Amino acid sequence: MNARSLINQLNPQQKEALLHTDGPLLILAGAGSGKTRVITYKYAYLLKEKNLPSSSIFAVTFTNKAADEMKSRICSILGCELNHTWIGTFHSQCNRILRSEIKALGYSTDFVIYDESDQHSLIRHILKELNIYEALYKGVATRISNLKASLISPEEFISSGDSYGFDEKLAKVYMRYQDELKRCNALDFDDLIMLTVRLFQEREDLLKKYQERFQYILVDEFQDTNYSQYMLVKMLASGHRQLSVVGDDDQSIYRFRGAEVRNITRLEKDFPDLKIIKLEQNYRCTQNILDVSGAVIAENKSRKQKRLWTDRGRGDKVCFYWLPNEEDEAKYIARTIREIYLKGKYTYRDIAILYRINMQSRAIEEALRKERIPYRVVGGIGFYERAEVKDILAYLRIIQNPHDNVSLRRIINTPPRGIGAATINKIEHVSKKEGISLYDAISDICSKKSSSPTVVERLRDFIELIERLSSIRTQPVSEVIKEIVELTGYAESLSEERIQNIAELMASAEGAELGEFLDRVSLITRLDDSVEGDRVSLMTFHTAKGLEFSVVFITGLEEGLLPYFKAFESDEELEEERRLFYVGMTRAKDHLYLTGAKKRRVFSKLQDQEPSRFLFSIPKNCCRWVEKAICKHYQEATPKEKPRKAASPAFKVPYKTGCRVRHPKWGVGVVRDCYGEGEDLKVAVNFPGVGVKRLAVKFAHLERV
DNA sequence: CGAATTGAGTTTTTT
DNA sequence: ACTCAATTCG
Repeated sequence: MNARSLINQLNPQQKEALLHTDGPLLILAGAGSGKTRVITYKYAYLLKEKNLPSSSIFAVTFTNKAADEMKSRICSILGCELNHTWIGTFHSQCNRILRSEIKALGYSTDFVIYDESDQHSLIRHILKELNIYEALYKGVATRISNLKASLISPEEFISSGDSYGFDEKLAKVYMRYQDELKRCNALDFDDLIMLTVRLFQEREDLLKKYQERFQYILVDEFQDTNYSQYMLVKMLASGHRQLSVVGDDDQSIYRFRGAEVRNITRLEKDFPDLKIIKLEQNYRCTQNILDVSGAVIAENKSRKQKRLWTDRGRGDKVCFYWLPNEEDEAKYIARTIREIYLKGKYTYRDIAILYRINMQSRAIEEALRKERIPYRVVGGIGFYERAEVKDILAYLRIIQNPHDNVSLRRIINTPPRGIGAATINKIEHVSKKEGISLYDAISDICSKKSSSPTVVERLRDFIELIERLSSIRTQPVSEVIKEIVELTGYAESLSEERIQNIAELMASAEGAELGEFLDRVSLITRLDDSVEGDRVSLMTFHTAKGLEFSVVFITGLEEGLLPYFKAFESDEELEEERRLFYVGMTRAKDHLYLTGAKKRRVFSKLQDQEPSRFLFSIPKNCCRWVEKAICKHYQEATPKEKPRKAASPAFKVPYKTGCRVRHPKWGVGVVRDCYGEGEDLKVAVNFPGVGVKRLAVKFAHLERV
């Protein structure tokens, strides 16, 4: 595709955003305004028209998935392969820089990346050691994470003066934590950014090098950057001053992990010649959906004014359904999806169900299963969070870097090899006394035989195991995993399912080399990018960001759930909850359903719920409020009663799901569904090679086979 | 040292 | 209600 035709596909504002390539640019892109299109086209334009090599464009996306999509979109626009790109998340880009430069900060280049649970176990360990109530580890972890996101080092935190009370303790923990990470040659997620910034602060020559290398900087989802990420962008962009950031303050939903919408104002201050372009034409939603979501978000005080509009037409009214309890809510959704599906305009993959917290998916999943509606839960329990997978990864990391104490603690006695608490204490003690890693402490105990013969022998066995595995580290990872499982007998006490997970891990490692594999795994969140299959998508609002669906269900519109009760105290957090709702609603292209339940199980108690306050900002004429005492025909349809068969033999279901029929045109197919009565009796039939057809029995001339 | 039982805490959102 | 961890018993 040439540049002309690229430009012609854009509206005037988008065009302007694409063509503005000299100097800093902020694109305020409302929901559904085609920002992804602008950013990918711009990338292509920079390559084609401005003749920038792809290695000189630094493009940041919010997720790895978004990065992959961006790459493949650009490829298909340009009709060519892209190599040597710098397209990725902040974390992966920083990782890449640090892998070649981190020596300057005194770390070694084969550092491991600690994920949240590694971080947690390390902090717990430190708390235990410092005699601080261990259950606080989560709060401590967030505090430390926020400090790092604000580029505050332990030293600075201590000297900041207000570190009395608990903060004094926190400072100690932070200090120890950072120290311990370095000892383990490990970086946590926040370090990846913080240390890159520090690298550039301390080494002007390196900053220069990268400033020169990156002639253009593109940042997507700018509203969700934290301070350290902002600093990184600012530093890199200060050279050529060619920078485009895309964002929407109304869609900022990651405040809890340090994102600051303020970065938008910071940008205006730091780049006085900043050009601002608003994208206000929405290509996604119907007018009704836009009106409803617009009315809700308008309640937020701190936001930039904008007028989203669409030429898509009014569309259907948005409805809010208030149901007696969560089961009914789920059942109602499942039933409605079935109806939508049978009408034939949409298929399952066009439909999404969104919720505030993952836990809500349970009831919904159950209802969908009962209705035999295929679904997939996006996000949820991460593959890489499963114990068996983490264990194997811990082995791999020890092979790569034996000083990784966190991983070592994890596997030293997994599977059980007779190294118990007493022995581990001893190892910890030696490690501390000698100032060496746990692994070296074990070696020390072995060589000095400073423990009972049985213990020494067990420890020696362990060292030998790791060394043996280490000797094959250059082989493909899948081979190494196989060897781990065999040498340790790991799979012996495992369920079939867990063994399956390990097999899956091996499969995902296919062809990779150890270091590269560990890198990839630590920065990835979910493996289930299997969009294949015609299935309804279930996910949280957060996960839904950036996606769109023809039909969207927003569930749990109740006080305490949306807004979440933790946000009640602060106006800022309430505004974030409102944005969350806004993001959810604006995922919908054609149909938006809002639901809530009057009674809901919270923990193990049944709670009375109030409808969400957000509903009251919606103008009456935009949204129908429906209170359902659970529709009668829903009850009839529960499998228990089967009223159809018993009550009216005349209307017995003539075409059962699964039976085969012949159609004059499409041949033999399998009945997937049967609905309606009498004259209106309809069937959905799957004809091989043709697909699912919905037919009125009256006209279709079906023949049983 | 390991298995089993009890007990506590847990449920925001994610790179 | 359910999971994970600490404690206790064998």
